[in-house]
Amino acid sequence: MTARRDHEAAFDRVIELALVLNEDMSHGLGALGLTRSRTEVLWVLHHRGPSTQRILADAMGVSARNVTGLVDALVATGFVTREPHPTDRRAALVTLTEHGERTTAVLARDYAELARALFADMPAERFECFVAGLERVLAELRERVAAARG
Amino acid sequence: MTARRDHEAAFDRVIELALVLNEDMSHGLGALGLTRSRTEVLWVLHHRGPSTQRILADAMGVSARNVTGLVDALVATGFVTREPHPTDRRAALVTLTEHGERTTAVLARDYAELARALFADMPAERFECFVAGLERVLAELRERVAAARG
DNA sequence: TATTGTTATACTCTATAACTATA
DNA sequence: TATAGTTATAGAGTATAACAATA
Repeated sequence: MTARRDHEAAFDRVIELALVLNEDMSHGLGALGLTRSRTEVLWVLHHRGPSTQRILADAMGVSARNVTGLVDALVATGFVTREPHPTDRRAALVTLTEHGERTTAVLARDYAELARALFADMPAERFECFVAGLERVLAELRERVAAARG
Repeated sequence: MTARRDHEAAFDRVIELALVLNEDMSHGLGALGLTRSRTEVLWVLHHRGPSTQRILADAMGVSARNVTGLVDALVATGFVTREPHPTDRRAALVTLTEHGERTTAVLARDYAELARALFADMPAERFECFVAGLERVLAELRERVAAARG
């Protein structure tokens, strides 16, 4: 059955896509003095503004302890500040520094640029078809993950 | 410009695909008593047969020290054996145990089954178009990674 | 001399559990 | 009583450097 082999070959490509994408992104981060996890913290702050560590932990799906360590590292390297929360004295408020803001701006710009590089030259018809297939595959995978968790 | 926003939205999906795929695969591995890195070792052995640690390190793009630790763990959990190399007394030969063979067989089957689940219901036309788009995106990303390394 | 793999050391990400301070 | 965050402890992956045994 050729279809079966085609399906596996296509899946190989999907896996490779995930790997290559990961490698490409990690590369740029190293140059900025960041790791993937620390960047995720910055990304949440970029989108949601100053946040408590609890919010960061929930947004990232990670333990509170883990966030403590990530924020420690980001404070030490000047990307964020950790300050007392103005109204809840148990909580800390994590805020991007100016350096952090500049960095997330660069990340956002690079992200948009990569999206453009990947798709700008693609004929509209193929682009739409690709996105449709992507949605389909994503939906299937999301369902599997949800089932595994539920 | 709507195209620009569409490109970013599509790229968002690609990123999500990588994340969800990662999560789905990691889930099953935990149940088998494996991690991603250890599974990668098994996968190389499955495809290339008994191998020295040097070969494993090169195939995985990882340090020799790292492979020592991964193989230690896989030996301790009964997936592989580490034996003296028959002709080169410096080297160790890593081989799948019967348990390791059964495990890689299961992984291969699950892999094929997931590929089927993702694509079997997709109309041939859309499938082809999706694969074409995928190849395009992959080619672009491979080039970027190669450029970053070179 | 070059290569294989190990020991030594260190950093990052991650988790759970116990604890403090506050709500 | 419940929540926010830290300290304590542990395990996994990763790297470089120094070293042993062998090629």
